[in-house]
Amino acid sequence: MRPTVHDIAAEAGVSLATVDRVLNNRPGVRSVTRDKVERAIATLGYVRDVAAANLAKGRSYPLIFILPGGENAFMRGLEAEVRAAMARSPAERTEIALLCVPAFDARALADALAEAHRRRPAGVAVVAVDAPEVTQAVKRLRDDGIVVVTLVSDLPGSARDHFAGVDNIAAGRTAGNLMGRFLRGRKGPVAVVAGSMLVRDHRERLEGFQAVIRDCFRARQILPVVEGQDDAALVEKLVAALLERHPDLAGIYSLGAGNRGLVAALQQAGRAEAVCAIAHELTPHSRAALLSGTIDVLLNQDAGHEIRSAIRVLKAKADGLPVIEAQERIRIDIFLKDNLPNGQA
Amino acid sequence: MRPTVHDIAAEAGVSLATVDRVLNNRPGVRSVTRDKVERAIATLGYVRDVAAANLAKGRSYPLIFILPGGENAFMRGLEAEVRAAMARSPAERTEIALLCVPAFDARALADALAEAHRRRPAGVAVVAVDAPEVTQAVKRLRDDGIVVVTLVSDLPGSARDHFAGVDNIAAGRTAGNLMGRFLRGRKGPVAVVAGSMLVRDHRERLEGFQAVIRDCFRARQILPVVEGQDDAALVEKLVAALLERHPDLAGIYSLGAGNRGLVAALQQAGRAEAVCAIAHELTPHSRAALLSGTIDVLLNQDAGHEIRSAIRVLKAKADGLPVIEAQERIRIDIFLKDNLPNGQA
DNA sequence: GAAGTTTTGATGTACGTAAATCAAAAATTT
DNA sequence: AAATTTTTGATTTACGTACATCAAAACTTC
Repeated sequence: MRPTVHDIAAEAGVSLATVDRVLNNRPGVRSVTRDKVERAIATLGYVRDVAAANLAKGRSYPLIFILPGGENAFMRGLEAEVRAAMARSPAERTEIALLCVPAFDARALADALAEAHRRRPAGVAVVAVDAPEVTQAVKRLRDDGIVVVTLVSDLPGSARDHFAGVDNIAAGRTAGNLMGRFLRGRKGPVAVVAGSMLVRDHRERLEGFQAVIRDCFRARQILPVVEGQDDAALVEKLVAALLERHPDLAGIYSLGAGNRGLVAALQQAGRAEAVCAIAHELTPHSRAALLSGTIDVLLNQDAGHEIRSAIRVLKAKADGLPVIEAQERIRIDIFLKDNLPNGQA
Repeated sequence: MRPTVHDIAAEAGVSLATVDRVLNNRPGVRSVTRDKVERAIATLGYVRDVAAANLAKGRSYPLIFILPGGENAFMRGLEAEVRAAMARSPAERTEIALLCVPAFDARALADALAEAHRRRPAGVAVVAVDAPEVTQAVKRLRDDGIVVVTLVSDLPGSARDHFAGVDNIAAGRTAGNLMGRFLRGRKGPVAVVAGSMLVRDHRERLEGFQAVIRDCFRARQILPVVEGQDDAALVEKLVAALLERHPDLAGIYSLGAGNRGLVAALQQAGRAEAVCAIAHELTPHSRAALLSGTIDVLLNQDAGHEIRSAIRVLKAKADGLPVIEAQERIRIDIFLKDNLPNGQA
């Protein structure tokens, strides 16, 4: 049987109350006594029963999620996962609130963070926009002991406790590597369509993609990046223009959202087969495009995993517990039409 | 506040004892009364506090993991993850035992399952060998209410409760798709090296690979599969022979273990660059080979995720609880040298 | 060594559920 | 309607921890 506080009290030759004082570092214990107890804990290998402790404490975890609004299918998928987590709340002792803010708007995001601060939750998860006012708002949360996890797009150099998202430089590199190999022997430049250079994840994907093409596929020209604001209509216009201007375009890397526009433009121009398209995020539309061959590869981050991971980390950090790093690493899914999962999205 | 059994008793106008009888379907409740209670549960949205219930029950989960022995690096990785789970046991209320059996030996595996049966655990996780005596042994476990999860290699048509592993047909198809695209414009046949056709996962990978090459890359010849028994020395001999016999060999798909042999043979023959190699499982050796360019793509299943998933499912099924399917889907990692995770393996 | 302060012990209640016991009430059978 | 069986209620203990209270003991300090 695993040892309990009673066993420790016996082993250390002190009372239960003293063990309790040590465990919850309450005042009024001489350091000699504290040592005795800590030695007993070590020799017996005592681990606090978190479930029992939470039960006794009646602990719950008020959490706030802040996501960009708009029609971005991936973000709406994230939102759906947050709502699924809300439904599980009673079983997980969480109380989750959801805030939506305009996309790519640092000011609005900072305001939302301030609002979150006012509500004094145990933790906040936020899809970050990389801007000083956001960094500062995060710092203020941390200063009040509120755990902050960035989601999807990170805010390095800020005080955030954890990033729940993929390595976007690696994602960009992966896209570059696959694009380079798939186009072996074919001529023509490749284009990059981003959402906005204001968010870190897009900047990092671009950086990784460019680095690999530059270093490993030197002959391949990369056209200047175009920004589609994650908006399908705008993306369609931009891609159509690209296709017209570059009849020899060999590939397109779409590293943001709005892929409906990408697909529409490619099909409109009758270049769906000819142009190698690599895009991000599995949505109903992108899935269909992958299956039809318009999109060749989809890089994806599993929204469900990200949300569940964020919640696990928020709860653990709120309790000052360690997290299993390997378990919380969000992986880059690479989907070809052959390894698409059946379910959702 | 979330409702408790007391609230249900009040709402239903019955006593606590009756609520308890309904909740834990103990006998001695008229169906009218049972209905009243169930309606109260529904209207209040009561969810059992699993933590409190487990605490009260003093529940623990004795589990047995059965893995193949030998030097297979992936299996040793699995074992390491099982040991890591053992270390977490006190916090997770599990009591995990580990049994190792000779690889590809159905008789030995059936015996191990019988031994596991004798120990009467709550659940068993097993890397299956596809044979009738194994299927029967699994059935006997199930008949005694012991949960069975297959790990890595499945046993469909058996009574197992769940499979914790990747879709191996999809994995094979993915390898085929990538191989076909990477070799575009290059001539020459491709070879397949398996471990043994006795295990389902290898058969399925082969099937998927062949199907894609046959359907999408018709011109590409596939050489007859060779079986390396997941043994590096044997694999090296076989691959060396293949390379000698086929100077124009364009690619090799290694769908089993023993990749040290594959890499050695390729490098020995000076064909590391020329031949496109796709292999399975991230190990220190295969990682090095990927980084050096000898291996072009690694398909991987995360051993840590598989073990943790198996444990979650075993516990849930042992309690008759539902599992979050999407969370338990083990994904096929596709690693290029650009998206290798830093950590372990 | 008396007064004061700090440290420790003893004890009880609470969290939400499980499980058991015994008595009381209701339904069923005779 | 009495006897029997089934169903229900009331109450208690337990799980492992948190937290509070009050008294007793051990240290300081003068």
